[in-house]
Amino acid sequence: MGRHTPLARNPTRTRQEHSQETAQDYVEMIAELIDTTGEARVIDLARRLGVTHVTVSRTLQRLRREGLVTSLPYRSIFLTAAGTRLSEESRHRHEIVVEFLQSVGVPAAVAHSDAEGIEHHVSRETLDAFVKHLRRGRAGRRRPSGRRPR
Amino acid sequence: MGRHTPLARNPTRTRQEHSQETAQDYVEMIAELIDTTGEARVIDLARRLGVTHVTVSRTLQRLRREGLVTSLPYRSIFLTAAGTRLSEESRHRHEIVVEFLQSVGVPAAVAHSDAEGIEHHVSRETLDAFVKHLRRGRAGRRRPSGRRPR
DNA sequence: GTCATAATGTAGCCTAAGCTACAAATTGTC
DNA sequence: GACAATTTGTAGCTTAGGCTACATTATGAC
Repeated sequence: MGRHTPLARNPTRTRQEHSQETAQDYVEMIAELIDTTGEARVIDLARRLGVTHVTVSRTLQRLRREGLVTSLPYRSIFLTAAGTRLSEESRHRHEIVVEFLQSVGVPAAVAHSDAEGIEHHVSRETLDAFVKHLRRGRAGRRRPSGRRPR
Repeated sequence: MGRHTPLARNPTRTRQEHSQETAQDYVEMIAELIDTTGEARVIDLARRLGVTHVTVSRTLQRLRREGLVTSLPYRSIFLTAAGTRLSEESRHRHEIVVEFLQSVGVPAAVAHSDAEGIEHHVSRETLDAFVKHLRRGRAGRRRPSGRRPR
């Protein structure tokens, strides 16, 4: 469809997906920084992401344009309502993936690191399957067939 | 380290990773096309990837440069030894991820589709965990504790 | 063999996300 | 308050991967 529109004003599927992943990583990290240190600054994001402040600065321009963050020059960064929502969804998904990976025997450190990449490619259905699997595992291991240990 | 070298001739980590994913997708699909239809052509790749032939054409330039494929103008595409190796590794990894997802209850169609993205972010350790999980599952379900049904 | 159609290539444009180098603002120390 | 250090911004370059429009080569039908 879009392939034949004369305007071609929107980036194509793959590109969109990729920049959406970046957006999620950023808002997640901004939320975490605000939570743990009180504020999110360009330099902190740059250090955590392993890129220069220039890259962060330019990506923030895009996120501002897309209404996910707000910030004034030389001041710290805030999430909009939309940004907060996205960060919470991302965090939730991230935690499930990490927990799930550990539940199938992936070492904690690796689980955290792999989840970074995997979380962006887990569909609704797969996430549900992960949750169910976690419930099953916990139920079976910790409270066998409803008996409460006392 | 690399961040301070004067040359900066190599794309940075994230960029490298991403273009490596693309390379894997391409060689995997080229191998599959050769297997099933006898040859891999630009137009087939374009259709399967949902992009224009121009994008494929340019990506193939890169893969040629990187020594993964060979092709002459207006002729079909071949994998080099390195390309074949990469395609086999990718295929192997892909199959494990698909099987694993299904084993935890993800519907087949979703498993295939999600595996496309997930496979690129599964580390060696996580892949091992998946394999072990599959073995456990199969062993437990099909031949419980060593007894052979007869 | 000619000629239309299909496939491939090339030119040139765009965005995202890297970078270095340099400029400007803020912050912290004395 | 002045000044050095840190942080942020801007200019301008690169590559990857999208695109359209147009040119060229192969292929298939007659």
